[in-house]
Amino acid sequence: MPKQTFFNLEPDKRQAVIKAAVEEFAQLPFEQASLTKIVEKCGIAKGSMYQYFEDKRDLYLYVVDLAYEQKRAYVGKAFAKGGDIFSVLEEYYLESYRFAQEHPLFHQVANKFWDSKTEVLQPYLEKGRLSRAHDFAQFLDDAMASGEVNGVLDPEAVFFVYHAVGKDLIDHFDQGRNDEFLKNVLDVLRLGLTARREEM
Amino acid sequence: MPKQTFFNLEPDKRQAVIKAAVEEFAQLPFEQASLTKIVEKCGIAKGSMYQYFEDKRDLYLYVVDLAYEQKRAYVGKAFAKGGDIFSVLEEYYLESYRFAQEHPLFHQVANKFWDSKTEVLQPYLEKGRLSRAHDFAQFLDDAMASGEVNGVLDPEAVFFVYHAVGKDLIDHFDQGRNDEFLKNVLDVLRLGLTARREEM
DNA sequence: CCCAAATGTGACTACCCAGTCATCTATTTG
DNA sequence: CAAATAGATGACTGGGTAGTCACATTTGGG
Repeated sequence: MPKQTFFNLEPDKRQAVIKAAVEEFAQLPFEQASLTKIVEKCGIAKGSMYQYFEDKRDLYLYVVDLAYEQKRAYVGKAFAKGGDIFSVLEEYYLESYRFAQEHPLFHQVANKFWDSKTEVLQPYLEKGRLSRAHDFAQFLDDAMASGEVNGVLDPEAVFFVYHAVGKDLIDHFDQGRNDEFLKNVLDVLRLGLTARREEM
Repeated sequence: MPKQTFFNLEPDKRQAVIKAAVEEFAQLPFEQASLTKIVEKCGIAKGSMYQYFEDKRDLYLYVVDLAYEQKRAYVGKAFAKGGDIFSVLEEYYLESYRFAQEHPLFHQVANKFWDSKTEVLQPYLEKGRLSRAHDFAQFLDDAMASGEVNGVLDPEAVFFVYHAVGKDLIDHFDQGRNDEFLKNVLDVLRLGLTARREEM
């Protein structure tokens, strides 16, 4: 958490710090991002940064939080709409895709977070993973109970597959995948590879 | 490519260099791995390393190649056995899993390679990705032509899903996922989420 | 045995980094 | 107005890195 001093700053200055930090952390993962470059970019002294934040990690987690706040505000609608599990998931990934296009920097910050390899960030990664797994498990249980989802599948394996594909999809949003491709990927997950003899 | 000098080395010394490099690159991604630590670990002078290799990247790519050579030798059997696409894939991931357990260092080196973010490695990553995509495409085309795989699916999307899940599976081999879980994940991909009304 | 070529060496360069702290400046308060 | 508090500063510390190079040592051929 930033120190009070940071919130006492004139908004312009505060925004300049945030902007520089977001740009740096969008470009490089935590380990390679440079605090020195951030302070140079926003024109404050190195020491000042330590009046505002405890350390590099503190600044980083604040910026990641900001990025996720933006994303939640954007993507939350998908779950609100309701419908069957497949339309909710499709809506969710479509919203994520649009978010990545409209707010590429926040998207990159949020997404790079999950690639962090540093020891100091592992507890935060673990916390995030667990909370997501929990949300999805709830969602999936309901869909299995209602017969929407094939009951012979292992819920943990389903989560694993969705997590892996979702992460990779979102990773590649930068590189011009379009809505059509997204739908095709979701079709693969929905239908499975085995040819179906039944009507659809 | 290593310089000739490297191959002129007494095998013991050469192996010591390889061992130290494999250990370092198994632990840390290219960007964070330290050449200095490698030379300290194997007890040669910093300058000697530059008699053997062009630079850090040269050493790294050599080690990654070694790791993949080991893996190919281990996993190649899966494709040789033949059978339908699902049994080949299952065999492939089972072999990968066993490889990860028996040769954890090589496994980690090979796998971390795909996380590399540095500019200097991008061409090599791209080359690797394309060659894998090509192999899989061939394989998938055949399975679609023969009706094994649902023909309504987009082959590119199928590759995308398998690539994402395969990468994540292999990532988590370290953390005690067992054969049973692997089969459950492959079931999700094979059957899809939608409940099936047909006989199986 | 000698000399030239090949190989080994580690101190050194030039760079990067996060974080500190004594000192300066501005603002607030009594 | 003065004292006290809060904020700003950037040179500095101590650490890390990849890569270099003048010199030392080993080796093999004549």
